[in-house]
Amino acid sequence: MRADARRNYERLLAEARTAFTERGTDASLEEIARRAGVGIGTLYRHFPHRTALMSAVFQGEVEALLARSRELLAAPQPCTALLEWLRTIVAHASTYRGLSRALMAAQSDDGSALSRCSMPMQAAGSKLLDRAQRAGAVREGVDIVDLMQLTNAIALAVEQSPDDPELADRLLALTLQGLKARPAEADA
Amino acid sequence: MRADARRNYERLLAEARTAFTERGTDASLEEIARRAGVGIGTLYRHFPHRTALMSAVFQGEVEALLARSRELLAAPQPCTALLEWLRTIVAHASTYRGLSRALMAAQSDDGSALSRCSMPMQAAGSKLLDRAQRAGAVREGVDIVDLMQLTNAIALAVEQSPDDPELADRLLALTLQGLKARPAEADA
DNA sequence: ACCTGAACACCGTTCAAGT
DNA sequence: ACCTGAACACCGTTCAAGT
Repeated sequence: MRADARRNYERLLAEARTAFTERGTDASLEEIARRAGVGIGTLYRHFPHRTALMSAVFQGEVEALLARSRELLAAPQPCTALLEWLRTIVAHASTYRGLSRALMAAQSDDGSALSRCSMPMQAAGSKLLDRAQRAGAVREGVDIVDLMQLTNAIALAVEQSPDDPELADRLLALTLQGLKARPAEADA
Repeated sequence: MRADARRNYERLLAEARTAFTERGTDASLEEIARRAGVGIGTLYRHFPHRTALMSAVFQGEVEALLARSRELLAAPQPCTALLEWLRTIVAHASTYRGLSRALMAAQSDDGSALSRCSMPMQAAGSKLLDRAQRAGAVREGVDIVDLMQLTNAIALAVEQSPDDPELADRLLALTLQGLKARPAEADA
């Protein structure tokens, strides 16, 4: 890549990151280009779809998230560790309004740039889920894909209720603790 | 209201209903006005915000949903009835792409037209939840507001994955059955 | 090879002019 | 009292012209 092209790429990425943080992933592409000091055509050249821009931003953060998952895999309490991982995902998604929605949509669209980003995230979650199940803290028959979708859905609910900072914790607790008092028992 | 004004109101409402069904609640307001055979200004006169239009459409369906909740309140199995109610909500929301998102947002905005619509829905859910709790099928300490938010969040996830028709059932089951094998027990 | 920005299409919203 | 639709602002996307 030519030196000026690379510089433009980096500038666009940096401006996209701040714009997505401040205004959500629906932020105006024209404004991102303008703030990066390039023409709108240059933005489209480097990032043909909005999703391309989103996944480039997201990818820059996946490594840090994965590092956190490795820490949690060594934590003493498997179930608490899993909960903490889901909390991390929700907290991260809250930084980029609109990201969780895109991630949910990407899950049913293999091969998309965003779904490639979320694959290692899913693998990390899978390890934490497995460990909690082996420890007997979480019942069998729970699919990591479903759990991620539900987590993203919770992130979306949290996005929608900015004035209730504890909603995330309550909904995750609801998910994890479950509604049934005695899961094995038949309906009352 | 003048006769022609009322007719315009009804036409706009009918077109909004079909547009929201076909294209989601982000449907173009200009198109709705055009298909209703009125000027765009007339739409804004009758429905000052998009939310006004949405809640008018929604309100027209609340009665039928409430009737269903009364049926379920008489069903033999309290927990199954509650699950069925949540399923009904998700299924309805899936008919209007974008509605569940608006409902989640409305929950933290008392007094909005949409939140007035969802209050009786919440009351209906509360009765079903209470009954399941009194029967011992659902643990105490579950808030109906949280449960509704989670249900709307699930509806949103389902919206995002149109090619996985069973996702709703799986996520609702996940919510209801819960993750913990033995809820009362400490972490493993 | 890459960049620019005018051009086109589309939408939301307001408001002066009409009946 | 109500309706109309032009007008304005804004955004996404493409592409011919430039370097």
